[in-house]
Amino acid sequence: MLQLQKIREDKDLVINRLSVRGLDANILVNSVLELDQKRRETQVKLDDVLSKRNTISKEIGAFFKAGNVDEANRLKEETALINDNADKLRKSLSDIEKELNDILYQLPNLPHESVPNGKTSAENEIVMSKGDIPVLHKEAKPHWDLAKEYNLIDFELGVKITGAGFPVYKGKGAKLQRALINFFLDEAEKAGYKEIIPPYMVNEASGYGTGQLPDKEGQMYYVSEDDLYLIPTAEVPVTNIFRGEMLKKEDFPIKYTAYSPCFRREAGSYGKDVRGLNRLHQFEKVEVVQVQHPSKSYETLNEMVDYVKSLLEKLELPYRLLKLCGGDMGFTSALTYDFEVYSAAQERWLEVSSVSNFESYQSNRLKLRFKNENGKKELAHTLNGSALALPRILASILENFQVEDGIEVPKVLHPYLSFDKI
RNA sequence: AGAGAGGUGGCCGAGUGGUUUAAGGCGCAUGCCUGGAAAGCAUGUUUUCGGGAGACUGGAUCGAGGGUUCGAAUCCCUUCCUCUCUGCCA
Repeated sequence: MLQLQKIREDKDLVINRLSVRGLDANILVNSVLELDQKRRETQVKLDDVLSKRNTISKEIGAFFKAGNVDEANRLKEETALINDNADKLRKSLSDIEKELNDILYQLPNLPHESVPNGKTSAENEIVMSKGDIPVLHKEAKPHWDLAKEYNLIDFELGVKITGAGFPVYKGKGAKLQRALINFFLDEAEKAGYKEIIPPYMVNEASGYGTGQLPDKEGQMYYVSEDDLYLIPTAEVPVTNIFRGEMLKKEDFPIKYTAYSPCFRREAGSYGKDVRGLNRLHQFEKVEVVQVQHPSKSYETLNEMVDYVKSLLEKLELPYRLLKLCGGDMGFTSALTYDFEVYSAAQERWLEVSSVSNFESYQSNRLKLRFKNENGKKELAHTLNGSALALPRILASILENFQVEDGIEVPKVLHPYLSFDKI
């Protein structure tokens, strides 16, 4: 969440930056400042009352010790009024704090100054594109038909076992998936990321830490019996490794990678968007996460973007890089780049990666700090990116690499497979 | 899952209702001493929200949340976690 300190210092800047998201934050920001003022005033009053009570309590103790019971009892009566007053102030302080917190939770991150204005994905800025769009033969098919023809993925079987959006990968389909996971993890390790296998369920505090909560109905599956959430991305458990940590400035940059299945409810999706592998309730992903010094986080964001580019180029997939506009950016992000690959039979771009700098938005919730050059505690910056999400990569490989008598496999995966053509 | 034991500052560890303002030790920081260091001595050292230009100063904080009391690390309730034993299981 946003730092209250920053809102106090320059509320116009905050309102101004949030308008890039198409959000008029005037009322919210002003109530934050009002509540903050009220909170401090109330706390001063409460502290004062409690201070008096502490003094009197000590006096009572001293009187009892001295055997002066009458005087002690007289003072006891005095505290009744004080405690009454303290209760009221405590109640109103906690009400104010709750209200203040609720509003702070409603405020999204401030977009970086380079984020373009805009409401929808149509206004995202295409930064670059690379790779030739393949020319397919006349009988070319979308991946869901190929998956059936070559017996790679069984969507109906997944419906039988679980429900829509939970496909079953079979034979060479499963092996190709596994090869991609290994390829991505090996590349990440070469790029300096430490591999992690995180828990696939997280508690409520972790959900709040990275910003998935409060908003639970939207995307996460919830196991009520144990009060746990299935992770929608490895970002959640991996970033929460650092919840409450105090780092040293020499620790930066911290680079972690993790493969995990991801579970998303995706309420409200329909139509061609959910066809085949395009949008699933369970999918595989390799994620990269970095924790960085605030002065270097944008350098790191660029490094991560370059890293994802290199993966797509090694896989020989045509891609384009988008800088998201304010309206399309996630709640917690300050700047997000999306990668899309071209899936030649569907003739559409599919998002396969999202790389974001959250600046201190997550670390403020996580209480992820470090001792800076002056020995002061300061919030670290967190970043993450998909590297990469599997299903749409698989979809575009199947579609783009199909030839008349089968499906070829990107060369870079050959060492990971016992076959080089399906 | 059942029974028992436990959770106190950066770490160890004392503390069963009021000089605890959390003893003592280790570690760390600063100073004295020294040619320099060690030892020794002295001072400081949980975290966090406030007030104050500052020197200073108020509140909260002993796993977490409630309660009893004028007053709670200490008593009561709830809950989480760790350890030991038993059971179950890949």
